[in-house]
Order: sequence, then C-alpha cells, then structure tokens
Amino acid sequence: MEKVISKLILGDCREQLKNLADNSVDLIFTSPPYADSRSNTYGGVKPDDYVNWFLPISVELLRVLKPDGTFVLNIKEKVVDGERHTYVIELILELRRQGWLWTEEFIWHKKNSYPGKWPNRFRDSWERLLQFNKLRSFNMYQQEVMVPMGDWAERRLKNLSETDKVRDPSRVGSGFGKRIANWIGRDKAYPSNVLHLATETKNRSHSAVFPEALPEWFIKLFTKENDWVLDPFMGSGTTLRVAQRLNRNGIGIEILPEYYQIAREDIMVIEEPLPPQLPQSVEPVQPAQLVLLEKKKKYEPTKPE
Amino acid sequence: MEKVISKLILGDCREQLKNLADNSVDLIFTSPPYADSRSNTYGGVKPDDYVNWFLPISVELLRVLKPDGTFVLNIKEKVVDGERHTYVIELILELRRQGWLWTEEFIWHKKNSYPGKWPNRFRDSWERLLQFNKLRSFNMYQQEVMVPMGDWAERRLKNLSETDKVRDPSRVGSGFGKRIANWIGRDKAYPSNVLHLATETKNRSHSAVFPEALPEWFIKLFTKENDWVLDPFMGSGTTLRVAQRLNRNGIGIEILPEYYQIAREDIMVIEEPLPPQLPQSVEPVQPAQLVLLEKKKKYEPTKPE
DNA sequence: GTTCCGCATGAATCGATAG
DNA sequence: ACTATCGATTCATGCGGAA
Repeated sequence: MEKVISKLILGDCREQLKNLADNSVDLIFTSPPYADSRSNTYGGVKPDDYVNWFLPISVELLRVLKPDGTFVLNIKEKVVDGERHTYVIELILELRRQGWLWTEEFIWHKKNSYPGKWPNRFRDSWERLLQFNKLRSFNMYQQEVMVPMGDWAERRLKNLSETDKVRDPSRVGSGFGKRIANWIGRDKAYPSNVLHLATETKNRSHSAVFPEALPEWFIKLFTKENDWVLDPFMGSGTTLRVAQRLNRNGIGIEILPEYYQIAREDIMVIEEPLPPQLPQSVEPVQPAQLVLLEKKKKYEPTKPE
Repeated sequence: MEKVISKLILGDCREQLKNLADNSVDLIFTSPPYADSRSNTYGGVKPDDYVNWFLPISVELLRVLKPDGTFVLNIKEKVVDGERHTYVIELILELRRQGWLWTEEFIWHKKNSYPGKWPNRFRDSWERLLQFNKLRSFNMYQQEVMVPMGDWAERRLKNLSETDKVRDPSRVGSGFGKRIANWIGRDKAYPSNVLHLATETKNRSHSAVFPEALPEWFIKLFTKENDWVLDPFMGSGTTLRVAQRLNRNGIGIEILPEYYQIAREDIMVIEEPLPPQLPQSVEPVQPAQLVLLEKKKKYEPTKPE
C-alpha cells in the first residue's frame, strides 16, 4: 500500500488554491463558513454578499477538480428577518453558470439539532449536501457505501433509535416486518440520498462542524485509495483526518492559525506545508470537455427592480 | 360542533381559483403535477416552462389566502439530462418577487423507499415542503403536532425535582424555578423541520401522491377547526379527506374527471360543486399589509447570455 | 464487564435592549 | 431607522462515572 500524503496549508484559500494544479483532485468535500459566521476570518460574509464571495473560490475549484471528480458542498441557509435567505439557491444557479453540473442534493438529517423554541418555526435539523460535477460521467463507487443487509435491518430499527420508533406508528405495526422478509437473502442494500447522522458534540477542545461519518461516506463513494481529497475550508481537519484514515491523499487549507494547529497535531502524516508538492495533473481538461450551459432556459429571471 | 363543508370543483384551477374570494382560506396545501407528468391534463408542463406555468396560479393563491394563512407546496425537482433541474429553486425566487415570504423548507423523508440503484445516483427518498406566507406573523399551532419525547426526558423528569435543584443553586432564584415549571408534566417535544413518514402503499384503486399523515401534520399545525383548507390540485382528494376528518372546511379543485369522481365518492360531505359557495372574505388585505421585498439584494444574478 | 444514569454541549433563532 | 449584543428557550447524543 502506498503511503498517503496529507498536506495542510495555512492561508486564505482564495490565494492558496491558485497554487494547485489543474485537474488534480478527485473529490472536494467542504463546509465553508456559513453566512455571518467566522467573522474574524473570512470577514463574516453577509448573506447578501455570500454568492459573490464564493464564486471566485468555486471557479478555482472547478479548475483543480479532475474531469471525473466530484465537488460536495455542505451548506445551509440562515433565517434572516423571518425568512430563509436565498443565497444558497442563488449560489446553485450561479455555479451552473460557471460550468458546474448540479447532479444531486443529499440531505443530512441532524438527529441532534440545536434545541430551542420560537413562535414561528421549529428546530432546524437538516443541511444540504450539494453534489456538483464537471461532466455527466464521473467516478462513483456505490458498492463502497452499501450497508450490510443484516445491519441494515437492524439499523432501520436501531439507528433511527428508540425515539423515532415511538414517534412513528407506521413503523411499528403493519408493514415493517413484512418488508424485512422481502430482503432476506440479499447481502447489502444501497443507501438513499438521505443521511441520518448526529453531530458529534465531543468533549474535545475543538468541536467539529460535522461528524466524521459525513466526509467518510462521500470519500468512500467518490474516491478510491490513493486518490486526492481537497478541503479548502479545513477547519480543525475532520475531512483530512478521515481521508488519511481511508488511505486517501489529502490537501487542506485553513486560514485560522489555531484551527490549522489543531489539525497539524491531530493528523499524523504531514508533508511540508509550503510550497505544497502538487499532485500531478492527470488528464488536462480540454475546454470543450466542460459541459457548459448548452441549452438556453426558456425561463428568464426577472431583474430585481 | 359546526358541520364542515367540503367543496369539490371539477375544472382547471387557473380558471376556478378566480371564483374564490380574496383572503378567504387559512391553508393552501398542494402537490402540483410535477414537470412532465400528467401530460393529458395540464399539458405535460416541460421543466423549462414550469415556473412560467405556475406563476399565474400562485398569484391567485396569494390573493385568496388570508393574511395570517400559510401556503405549503410539496414539490421535488426531476433529474433532467443527468442533473437536478433548477425549476424549483427558480420558482422560490420568483414567488418571493410576487410577494410571498419563503418562511421555511421542511423535508419529507420517505422512509420506506425500497433500495434501488442507478449508475450515477441513489434512490431519491425525500421531497421538499416549501412554506410560504404573506406576513411574518401567521397562525401556527405548534402544540398540535408535538411528538413523544426520547427516553432521556423520562429519566430526567423522574429525578428532576430532587437532583437538579441541589445541583445548581445559582439559578434557584430567577430562572430555574421557571425552567422546571416548563418541564413538569411534559412528555412531549416539539418536532423539527424533518418529517419521517412512510409512503402509503394503499390497496385503494387510486394511489395517492402523499400519505394522509403529510397533509394532516400541516393542517393541524396551521389551522384550527372550522378553518378553510384549499388544494388547487386535488387529485384523488387526500388533502380534502384529511381536512374533513379533522373538521376543517375544504375546497378542492381537480381538472381530471376520473380523479374528481374518485374524490366525490370518497369524501362524505359534498356541497354543490358549481358554482361554489365561497367562504366569506374575513379581513380584506390592504396592499400595504403585504410585506414585499423591501430590501434590495446586493447580489444581482448574471443575465443568461 | 454490562447497564444505567448524570451531564455538557451544540453551524439556532427571537425579541428586547443598547449604541 | 438601522445595527450590534445578549438572554431565554430547548433536546439528542456520547462520554464517563456509578451501580
């Protein structure tokens, strides 16, 4: 087994991404700072400015991703003035204009969402995982995320936990047992586009934004061993740590020194941080390979007055 | 208890909605035909035309909804040419331009979706439930949809009076007493914005698009007894049937005679179908009451070339 | 060793208060 | 009038210590 490399870069990804080679990474998995958060680093991007802030970054991501690679973006819009803000859906439209294909939207169901009560809404317990690609044909290793059938049935009962069982009468009674019977004899089941994971509220000094199971699932699904994984908003390094554990090479960029330090201490294999040894470009993408918006949409957005 | 009315109207909602009074219904819950489907009725709306097809309908919905009412739209984008189509998110942006507030997006997790597989994607097991309102303050009866709590709470409540009091003397004075009061007798928790409902595999002749539990949840949440519920794309009448069972008045519009007939046979109380006795307008909405998009967004969408 | 139980800890949001 | 800060609210999870 080849030894994998984990490169950690301290710096602003708007600059550092420029140092990466074209068509060099297989998966980009990242959770950028949400609007209004991390005000001391990326400037606490205002919701109204979020799209324009992100587009220069995503165009670099488009450049460094291999043609058959995948970009997974974990994001959720805030509530602003009583409404869900529209910056995420506007971002999807603009990313498509950049040349990205919006292949799929996965749902991360956060089973332990932040508590609280308000007069006009319930707790927000899900986030988007937007899948973008350069081409319609991309690498996907579906069998790697299949759930063993034995576990699967158990998990359906156990993983959704006692709470959900109580809350869902339909599960208890009629159909469920019968349906399990249908699956007897099959080894594994394919998952769906809904992921049920709890956030890890560890006693660690740093709390990860997402649980390790989240990047793990996408790394297994979209890369094989010795592939390259990039997280331009590394934070404390969850994505990189998982990549390394799964024998994938990793590149992480983080602007905040304290997060960068945490990642450095936590991640075992570290190559020289700067200048990074860049992964070799595999097949330089031809401009023609990029599938741009070839069809004019009949729907034209109204111009804001 | 007043007797509730269920009005079923055979016709095209683009025309029939015009017969309804301003500000007359408390909840609109509907699942419009998805793009490309029902080609024999609403003309098999092409994905690219979907937004323009829907906007004249939604402007009527905006008119007939009471100021403190809610519009819940069950929808999910199709995969077109390997991508998730953008008509749903474009529709959200355009509805806001019409004056709707995009208050929330609920996720319906369709739990019992069978394991399935395509080369480039997994089974789609969720749909959007988009909540729109006319005003930031609307009717919401949260206690009506509370769910049983997890085991944790039971244990906590048992030991609450003794253990917790001793633990934190600092709070005894102001906050703590009140906190306990909030929890005493509580065996239920507020739900979140993720709904776990199995699709019903009915033995009925007609297959409902959604399970009864789905409209039931929103009808309980956003209306009280004797309120008015509207479904402009009634189909076989699931929303209307649930409304009636919960003692809400209902108005359903369906273009297809066979669906209309199924609904008629299934729903017990039926008033004369045409012309409908319209619910009286309660408080005519003043244009000024409508909270329009008061802030100019700094982000300006790029014009399609 | 199991199981049970106490406990800290959140990508949150609202409304009020302060500058 | 508009923005920044702050307190109150609430609940699933995993850890660690206790039984």
